[in-house]
Amino acid sequence: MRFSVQAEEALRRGGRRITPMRRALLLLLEEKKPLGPRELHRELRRRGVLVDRVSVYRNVATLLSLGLVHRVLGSTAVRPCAQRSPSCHHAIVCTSCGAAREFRSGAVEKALAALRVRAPGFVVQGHLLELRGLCQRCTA
Amino acid sequence: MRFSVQAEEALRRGGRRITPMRRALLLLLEEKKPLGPRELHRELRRRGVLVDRVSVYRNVATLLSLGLVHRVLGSTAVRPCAQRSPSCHHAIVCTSCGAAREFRSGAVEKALAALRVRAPGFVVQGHLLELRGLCQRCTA
DNA sequence: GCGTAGATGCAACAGAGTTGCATCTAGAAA
DNA sequence: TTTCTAGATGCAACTCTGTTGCATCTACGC
Ligand SMILES: [Mn+2]
Ligand SMILES: [Mn+2]
Ligand SMILES: [Zn+2]
Ligand SMILES: [Zn+2]
Repeated sequence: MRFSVQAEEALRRGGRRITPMRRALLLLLEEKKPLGPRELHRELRRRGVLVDRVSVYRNVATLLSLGLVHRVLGSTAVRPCAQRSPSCHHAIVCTSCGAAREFRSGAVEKALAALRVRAPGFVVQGHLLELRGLCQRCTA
Repeated sequence: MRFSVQAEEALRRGGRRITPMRRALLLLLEEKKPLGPRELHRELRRRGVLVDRVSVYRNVATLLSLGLVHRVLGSTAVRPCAQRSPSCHHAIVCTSCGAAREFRSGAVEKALAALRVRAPGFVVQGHLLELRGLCQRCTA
């Protein structure tokens, strides 16, 4: 199902409202490239949605708190969460154009689960993992 | 070998100088807890090293560019690089006290290498991986 | 249509990091 | 030891990002 539709449902379920700005924001996020609050703000204005910076920040925070988007590691950009299931999933981000894509890998999950057991003096709770690479467009 | 000694050698090799502030900075970094530029600045001042914020920023940048420290994911804090070899190594960070430790895992390296092959439309170049957990002190 | 919880706009603020430039000094060479 | 200079530091001003408080507005359930 389309991200923006799912997201609107989740917002409703969470007692939040569907406003024109939120609709526009969700559509923007649906595109392949993760954007940070400032970029989202600029893009929205460019598209005629004359919204305040502060509101963009607040809406990004809302989407993050509902788990509808994830932050790209090492930046403030956010990307839609594709896998609605609560299971483990990771992303690969294009180092050239910034495009991101979520994926799952049993092998990686297994390796990380194994680490969880024989950790070097630590009790493992979780992890951050993100791949870097070149998307199809940027490879060609 | 001690981190600060290795680091001084690397600085010399890179044509950089060993200043009182750099010595103090390297000693600070040697402690288990990663700190960001502002925290490093505060700590240095507390210890009587009356240095300017800007210089701390510049020195952190220098150490990063020489690969002597790594940033903790999702923060500006840096931690010493323990494995001087160019091989793959990762860190685990205590969610309670912030202590960090580098480690290696053949299993994880293998799983990531495998991913590299059958990536979903991407040409994989690298990855970011960091574990989160509780260190020995914080577990007890 | 109402009423209200939730959303937005506006203005002021806070914090992190950067830049330019003058001055200083670590370390090498004489 | 003295001299020289590339590299390091201090200082001040600035930019950029994100936050807070409060008044106003509106989505949406009734
Ligand atoms: Mn996800
Ligand atoms: Mn390292
Ligand atoms: Zn790309
Ligand atoms: Zn700890």
